[in-house]
Amino acid sequence: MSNSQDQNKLKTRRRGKELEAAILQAVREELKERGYANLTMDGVAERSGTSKAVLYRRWANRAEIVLAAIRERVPLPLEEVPDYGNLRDDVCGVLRSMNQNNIEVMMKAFYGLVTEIGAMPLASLIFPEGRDNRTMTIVLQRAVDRGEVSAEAITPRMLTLPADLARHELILYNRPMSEQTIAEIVDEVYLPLVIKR
Amino acid sequence: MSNSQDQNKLKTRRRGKELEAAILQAVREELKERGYANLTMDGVAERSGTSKAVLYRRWANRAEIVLAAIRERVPLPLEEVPDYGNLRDDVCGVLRSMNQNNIEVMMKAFYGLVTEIGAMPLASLIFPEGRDNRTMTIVLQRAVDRGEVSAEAITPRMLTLPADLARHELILYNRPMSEQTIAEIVDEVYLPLVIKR
DNA sequence: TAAATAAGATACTTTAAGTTTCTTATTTGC
DNA sequence: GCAAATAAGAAACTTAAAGTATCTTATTTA
Repeated sequence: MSNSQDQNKLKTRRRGKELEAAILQAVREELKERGYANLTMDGVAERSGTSKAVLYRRWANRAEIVLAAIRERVPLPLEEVPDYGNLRDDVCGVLRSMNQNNIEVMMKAFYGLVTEIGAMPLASLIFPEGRDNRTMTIVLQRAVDRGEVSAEAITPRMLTLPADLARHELILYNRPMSEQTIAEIVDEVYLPLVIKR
Repeated sequence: MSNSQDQNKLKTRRRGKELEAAILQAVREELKERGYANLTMDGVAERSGTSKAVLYRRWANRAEIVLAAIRERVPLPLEEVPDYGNLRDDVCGVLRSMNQNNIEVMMKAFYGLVTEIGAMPLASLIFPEGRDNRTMTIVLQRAVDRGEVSAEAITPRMLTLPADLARHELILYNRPMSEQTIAEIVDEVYLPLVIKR
């Protein structure tokens, strides 16, 4: 099944970063298949073809290993932000991209992590190095250049508003947003606030 | 310490609803002191002066008993919604009331519950019987009567928007909102969308 | 007041976290 | 190329807590 298993009895003993990467990959697979509550250290050890001792040499406990497995993936690629030629479609595109990815899986893991690492607020898990407004800055700057939006309209709140509402929706309902919801956020809330009139 | 303990060796054996209420109270106290991850059935049994068998006769597992303990409190009192004479202050009041209560404790419990009751989205825990828009309906209707808002402005999204943003804030940062945040939500986002002009 | 019911105590099983110890493969430094 | 150091892997162990089962005893109800 998982190629992380096959590699193992046949090949040589893995070490260092290679081994670590295989383990964290196994954590993500277990997370996806079984969810945080049913993820076991024995399961991770077996899937990654190693032993629990190896896991505990690197991470202090279950929460830490899951945190590491998620963090490795979090540095969201800030790939080219597509330009649809108008603010409305650009923002809809940003929200649609939030539907993608493994947001459901991630959210489930986050819940478990917040429970076990009591002190840590969700924000520091979702945004390990502070909130990233770069995408929306690009999108809004384009809109200013096109004359759709006036520069003064770009406030911190306006950089995060659509994504905040989308995230709220994803967290609450734990499923991708409908096109109708996306349209509602953009047309009924966001555009009336930022579009020049 | 907890008076749920004292009542017990001295007094008669409790039964039915009285016993149940004492148990759920003990769950809430454990939740507050130890958090969901460290709440144990033995701990609850001891604190409520009963035994685990009694707990398992009523609830199937840990998640169920915590859910019951929280639900008992959730039916938020729809007490008189205070009328400050203008929409801005009314909405600020609603958001401030969300800062109150045991939202932090509740949120922590919700995280744990979502993790264990995998299928259940947060929304069905926070709003067991659907979202309650009554408070905002009252507040907005008043604003219409005052002439601050036109009736067409009252859409479903406008009933939930300020609370959605506030909840997002509470979930993400797990601490009460600052007055500045409340003002930002109301003045920069909400009022410009609904106030007649 | 006897029978039925539910509370409370206690011991048990099982699962999984986390630890310890030992063996063996791989690397590194000479 | 070889010896010493290092890290991987296997397996047995301890502990904590969930959940179960059994028994005794208080309280209710008919």
